[in-house]
Amino acid sequence: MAEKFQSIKGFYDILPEHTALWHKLEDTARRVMSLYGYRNIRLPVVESTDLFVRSVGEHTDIVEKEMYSWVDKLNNDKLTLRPEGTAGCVRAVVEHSLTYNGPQRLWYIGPMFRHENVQKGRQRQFHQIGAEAFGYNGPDVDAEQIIMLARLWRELGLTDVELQINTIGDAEERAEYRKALISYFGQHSDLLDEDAKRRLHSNPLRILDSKNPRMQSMIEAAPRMLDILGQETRAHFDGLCKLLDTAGVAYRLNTRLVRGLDYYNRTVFEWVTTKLGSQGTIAGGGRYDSLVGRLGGAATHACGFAIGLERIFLLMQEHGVSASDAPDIYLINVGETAEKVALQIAEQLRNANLAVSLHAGGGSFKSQMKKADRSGACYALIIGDDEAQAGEVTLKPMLETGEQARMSLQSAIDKISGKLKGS
RNA sequence: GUGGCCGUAGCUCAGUUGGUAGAGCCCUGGAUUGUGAUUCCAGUUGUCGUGGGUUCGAGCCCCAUCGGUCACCCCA
Repeated sequence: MAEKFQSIKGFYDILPEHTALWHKLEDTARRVMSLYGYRNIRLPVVESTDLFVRSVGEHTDIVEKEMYSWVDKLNNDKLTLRPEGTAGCVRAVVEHSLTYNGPQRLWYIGPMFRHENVQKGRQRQFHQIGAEAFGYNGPDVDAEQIIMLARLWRELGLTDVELQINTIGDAEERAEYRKALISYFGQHSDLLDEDAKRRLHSNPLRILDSKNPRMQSMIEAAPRMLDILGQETRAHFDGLCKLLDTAGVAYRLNTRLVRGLDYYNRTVFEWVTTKLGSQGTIAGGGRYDSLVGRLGGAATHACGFAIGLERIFLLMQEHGVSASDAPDIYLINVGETAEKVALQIAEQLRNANLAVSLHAGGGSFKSQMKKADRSGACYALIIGDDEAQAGEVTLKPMLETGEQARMSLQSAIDKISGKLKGS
């Protein structure tokens, strides 16, 4: 026997039994995006390594140890499989001057790649849907994106999710906050763990969201960004809160929410759940007003988020959301004449937009009925030699009455008889 | 990178101080010669993750290794 291969760790197959639910997730998201006027943009999976170093940040875990990066053998280009979507989206906006004629609302979907250790809700190739709005500086767009997500959860049937929001101020405020934190954590250096010590000067804000129980009470008492905020950023945040109140979207203020990518400023938010083990964040985002400028574009306000689709998928399963890709009709045919007639009828039914599984491979009537049952089809359409000669078909409902709603008997008969002469 | 748990049939798993590899589900056929999903009967399914070692004998004990999973970390 030849050696078998298996998928690379963290790169997994999505099998047919799960794709119907994936389609439901993707189709719903697509629709919600368009309900809010967001337009789809399709972006490459490979970008220049420097793009991520400059946007995500040199001292983030993503850049320091999680990127799939390599040097192209042919021309020595430094390339990277995208670990997230915002950088490429901003690159495209700048490259094509998409905001030249005014603001833009964009969304994208696709695989992202991070070389992390796998666990529940975390793979090395995973999928995100992201949305980005460019050229809006008020909190109305921040609110819009959060409200859009609330609608998405509603339409997907997810109830067990919580919104956390915070503001991390603008660059100068954050610099001041940083100093305050370094000074505070420096005074409590005896309590800091190794990670915290390492971050004390590279990224002290990250110490705030440490889960280390030994540091909790000390972190609780740390200086708060809210107390340092200037008038403008405070007004921006208050504005967001009021809009969320108006929209009836509940939120929890989490002053320790900071996010791990360097480009954020002002608003940051996460939607979290407790149903997925330790990887509870199902979507996260915020404002990044300086990134477009930092990537060579004209200064442009921006705000966006990303949704982790694997986690949404798991959560949908957790909530008992289901989806079916079963055919409308399983077409049973026994005998040579019936086989020919069935082929033609199947095509006519497909013309009427009915999904038809035409039985192939022969077999007894009984075994074909079993296959019809297992296919999950609403109806079996039966053509034996008797029917073939009489120019008739037999239609048999296959599901319990409750499920029959998927396609009522009468509408099925209408559709079929409308298409089938002499049946 | 670190740690816990787990690798036996396509799937879920049992397997007694070490003594010839099992069950359920699934699949195929039959009971029912033109009506599935219930029930009954019969049948197929294996490098016991891999490589060494101990032993008369290893699914079981020892060593190594690979894989899975959950968690730390980090994020979606």
